[in-house]
Amino acid sequence: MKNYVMSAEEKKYLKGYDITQYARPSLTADMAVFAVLTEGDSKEYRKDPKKRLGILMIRRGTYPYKDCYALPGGFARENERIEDTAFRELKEETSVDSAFLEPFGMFSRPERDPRGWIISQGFLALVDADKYRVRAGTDAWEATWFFIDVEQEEQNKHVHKDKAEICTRYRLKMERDATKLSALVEERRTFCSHHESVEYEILEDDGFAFDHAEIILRAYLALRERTAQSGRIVFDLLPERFTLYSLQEAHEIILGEKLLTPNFRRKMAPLVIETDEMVTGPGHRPAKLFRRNLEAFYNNKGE
Amino acid sequence: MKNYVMSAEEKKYLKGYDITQYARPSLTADMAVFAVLTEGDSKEYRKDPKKRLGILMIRRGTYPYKDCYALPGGFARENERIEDTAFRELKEETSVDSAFLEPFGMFSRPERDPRGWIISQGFLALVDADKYRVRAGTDAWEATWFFIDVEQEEQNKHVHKDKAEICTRYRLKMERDATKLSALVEERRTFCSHHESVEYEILEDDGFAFDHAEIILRAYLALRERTAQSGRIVFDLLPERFTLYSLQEAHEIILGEKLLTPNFRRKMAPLVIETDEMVTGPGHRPAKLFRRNLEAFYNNKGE
DNA sequence: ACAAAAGTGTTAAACTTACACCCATGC
DNA sequence: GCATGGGTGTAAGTTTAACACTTTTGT
Repeated sequence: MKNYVMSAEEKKYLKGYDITQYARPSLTADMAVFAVLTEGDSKEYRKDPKKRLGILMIRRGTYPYKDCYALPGGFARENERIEDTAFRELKEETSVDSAFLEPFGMFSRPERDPRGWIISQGFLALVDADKYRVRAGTDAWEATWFFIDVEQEEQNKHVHKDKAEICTRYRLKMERDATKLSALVEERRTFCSHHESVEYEILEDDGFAFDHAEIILRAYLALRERTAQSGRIVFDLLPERFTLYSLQEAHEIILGEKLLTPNFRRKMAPLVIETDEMVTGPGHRPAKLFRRNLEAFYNNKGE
Repeated sequence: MKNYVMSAEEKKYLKGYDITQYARPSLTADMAVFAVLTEGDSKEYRKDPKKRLGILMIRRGTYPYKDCYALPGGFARENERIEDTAFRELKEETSVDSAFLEPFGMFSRPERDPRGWIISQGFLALVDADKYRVRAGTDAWEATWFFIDVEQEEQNKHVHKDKAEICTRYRLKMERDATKLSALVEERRTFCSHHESVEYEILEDDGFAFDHAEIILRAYLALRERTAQSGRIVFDLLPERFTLYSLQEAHEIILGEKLLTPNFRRKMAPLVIETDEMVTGPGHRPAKLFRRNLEAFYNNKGE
């Protein structure tokens, strides 16, 4: 209920207002949908199958960037918010109707789309891979999981008196069966007269559509940062009931480092509730299943 | 240097591509420019003048929302990124050419602008108030500082079995001389089958244009959160040389609570370098001036 | 003298880190 | 038996929070 009441004069003004007087961009939402995937079956009888981080990609059936791989996404409609666009597209493409979905960046470089001025809001989405069903690939639609790996290749620091520039190069590698995609993206962090700014540039690109190599990298970095900060978003990659080890595995995959189990469990303790269900693994002791402690979440416990 | 090479067929396709086939929104950048302002002069001979958080507003000279107050901002141009739009507008309106500037949210609610489909990228900007010069107010332009206060009015928790909703109402009060603006904004945090989502709704609005009451509130909350997390952005509100007390004051103003000086100093110690300059205040011991330790910033010390 | 702000030291509590150790299972 | 993951305890180190206290200045 807003107190503002429109005058007759204002209504008249609005009627005469021509919105096309300014150039307008097309608006899209692109989603980086992450999941924890199982890589093949465990050959060794005792070992659990290896898990890796996966991201959902679509093979483009039309120009531009025909046969390249792009993030799932689509154009915004006039009567929805951009969040609704993302949610609608996610549902259409993954049949998942409940997922973590959060904007992480706006991409508006003039040259990013050869069709013209098209800007994109990037969304970070996390789903439980088991819950997700792949939509059968039609012509234009072939949504598939890729394994994703990001490595920091090198870092250069140029420091002057009142200015510093930190350049970091990230190698982005993705694969699915025999299909391999690769890109090299440079992050430039500039500290000039004590203000920080960040820019990204795609240096090499093999197989990605548009500027999606950059979007994917930034989505990955956002995921990693959010995980390092609070770890609460990692739950969205798991089913409702999970073992503490699978939670730890997810953390390790995202952070790219091994964690110490006892410490990890202490940290997670306030965020989970023990259930009386158990799950058995091959060749080792059965594990308790846990579920989230919703209360801790909304009370911001264990930040 | 991208490896992708365009085929003749693709070029042909692009020539025939009609970008107007999808409805397009207009795109604007709106900036919440914050600064620490001095409220009047200190009457009491010993006391330093009181400082408050200020935000830059523009009085609208044209419809819609004529005579209401809006955030500075403007339409994006076709050959710039949205960050460039923000920077250009900030420069035009404040003459500041170096400032902290960071996107914090996209606003795309269908009804947000009576002129039609106009979406806005919100930017958080921090400037040193002393460096800033107010542009003389022309007809359409009257940029002025408002004091801003945000209070949490009430909080309701509705908890069901697998769903929780936390509603928080924020009272936004702004003032400049005799002009007072006020709004009540509700934040609804929903935890549904363990996914979190946030929505905002303007419940009362007195004097703000468009949905700017919501944008301002969210900018303020973003500023507060960033400050609580790392405190590094607060430096952008200060001149290059500053006293530790003024830094603490800025923190206190943003966080809305008193901090303990010894602890605060220990925390800031790695981020600052002592200079040999001093500054004298009325009726108390002179203070050392400090400057930032750039190195600590880009090495991510003292997170 | 004295109030205001500048600045230092000291302690207990809380959290993090690293490591050592035992348990249960299927082959 | 034994490798693998499940699970607990404990001690050292670091960080945070709270408080007490001294210094310097202009009126």
